[in-house]
Amino acid sequence: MKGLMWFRRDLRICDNPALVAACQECREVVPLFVFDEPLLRSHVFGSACVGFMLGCLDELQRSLGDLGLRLHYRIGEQTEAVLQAVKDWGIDAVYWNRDYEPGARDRDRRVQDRLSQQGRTVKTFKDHVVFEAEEVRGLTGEPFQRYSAYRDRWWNRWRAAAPLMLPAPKRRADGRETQAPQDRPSAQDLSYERVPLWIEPGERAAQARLQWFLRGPIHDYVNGRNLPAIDGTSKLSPHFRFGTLSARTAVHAALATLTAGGPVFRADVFTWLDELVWREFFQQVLTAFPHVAKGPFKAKAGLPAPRLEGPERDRLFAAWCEGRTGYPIVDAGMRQLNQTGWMHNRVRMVTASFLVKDLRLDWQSGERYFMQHLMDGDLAANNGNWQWCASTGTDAMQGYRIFNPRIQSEKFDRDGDYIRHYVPELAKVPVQWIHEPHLTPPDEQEQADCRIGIEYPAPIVDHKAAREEYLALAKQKRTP
DNA sequence: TGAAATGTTGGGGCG
DNA sequence: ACGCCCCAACATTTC
Repeated sequence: MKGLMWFRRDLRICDNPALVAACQECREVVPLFVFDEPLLRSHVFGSACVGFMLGCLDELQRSLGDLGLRLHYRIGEQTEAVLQAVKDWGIDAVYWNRDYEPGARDRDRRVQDRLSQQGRTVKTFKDHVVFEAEEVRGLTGEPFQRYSAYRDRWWNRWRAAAPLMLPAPKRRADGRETQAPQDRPSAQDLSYERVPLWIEPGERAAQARLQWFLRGPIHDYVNGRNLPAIDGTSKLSPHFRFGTLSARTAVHAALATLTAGGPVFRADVFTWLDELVWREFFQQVLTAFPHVAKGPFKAKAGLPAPRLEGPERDRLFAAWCEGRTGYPIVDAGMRQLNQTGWMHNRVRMVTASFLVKDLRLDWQSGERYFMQHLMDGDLAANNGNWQWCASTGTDAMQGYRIFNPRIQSEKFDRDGDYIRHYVPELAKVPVQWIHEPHLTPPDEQEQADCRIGIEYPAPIVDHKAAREEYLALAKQKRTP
């Protein structure tokens, strides 16, 4: 039997269910990756994301080569490209790991239907999550809408039957390794820029980063994860996005640290695991409520409408995108995103809250901008977190969560190290003024080479006034 | 994984 | 010794 292994967001050899099955069941296995031309042309993702993906593919090609398999590339609309490849190569069975985004599910259903009509076998596998949506349900069988209930049930499932990890497939005797690997398209071929990658791509780098994280930072995660100036988080998000690391592997490895001896702090380890469960929660929300991809989880009465469209709106949005709002922690975050394709999670919340609550722009513009600039841009997680910040999501505390950028800054970047790194014009501003540089006395502004309104902007909105306006409008809408 | 306003308590200074 | 005020620290409520 001749099998096709269709790689999508599972760019790894280890613990890959579809790949293992294909290798076990087929005499010959052809691995395929399709560059989704319509999707790439739409520029939903940015150069950092595409560059990361290309790096992952290069390593996948090498490691498949070591197994005696040759990775093939096609460019085009995915459905047609896969069907054409199946026809060209005389494939009997097609293997892939499931994707839960609404668009991907429609596409996969089409591919599956067409292949079935042709009498070919299709086998799909759970891989991107530890538990799929249907596996974590309440007693009524309904999907959870509250994280806390979901988390409790998730851990019950884990204790009852933790999914096992699979070994990497054995080296094959197909003899394909003698063939030269197929050239892949470059970033330029796909009309993306080649940009420096601030997180190393590939399965090997993912494993190394995981091991590094589990030996060190995870044991001070409760505090360390909130400090954007230090390397205190796993930074594994792009790897989970592209499947260079499986969530199963990560959970097993983190739990193993609890029994491995050495300095171990349960609360820290479980706080990190909680983040993985959040990720699964948002996957579940997207699966069970696919409309969230297009709009609010709940059509909320009681939340102020975004500001009207127009030049004023465009000016505020551009200032947010480019990191010149006059709020240092917001600007540092946006510049980190623009420069590196990644933003610290604490700062993601601060910048998102600022867009929605202070500037009162629509959260979906922010969601789109993050997707275009994050190398870990993942529909489910990004959408879920934006809805959380915009108070349109599953969270109970509707509307009242408004971050104060100064307090967040003082609490989590006390010395201003993070701010100074990404907003260099503030480098010489004394720590006393670093969180509110517009209050710096004029002579100290001169000394620090940072004149407000010249080298660094004054705040584009007044937080206190914006907060009060937001709450007043919310109250007005709630009690008409 | 919010922040501000409001309420409560207890210690210290002071007359 | 006592009442009074102030304020910090903490808890609760409200937006």
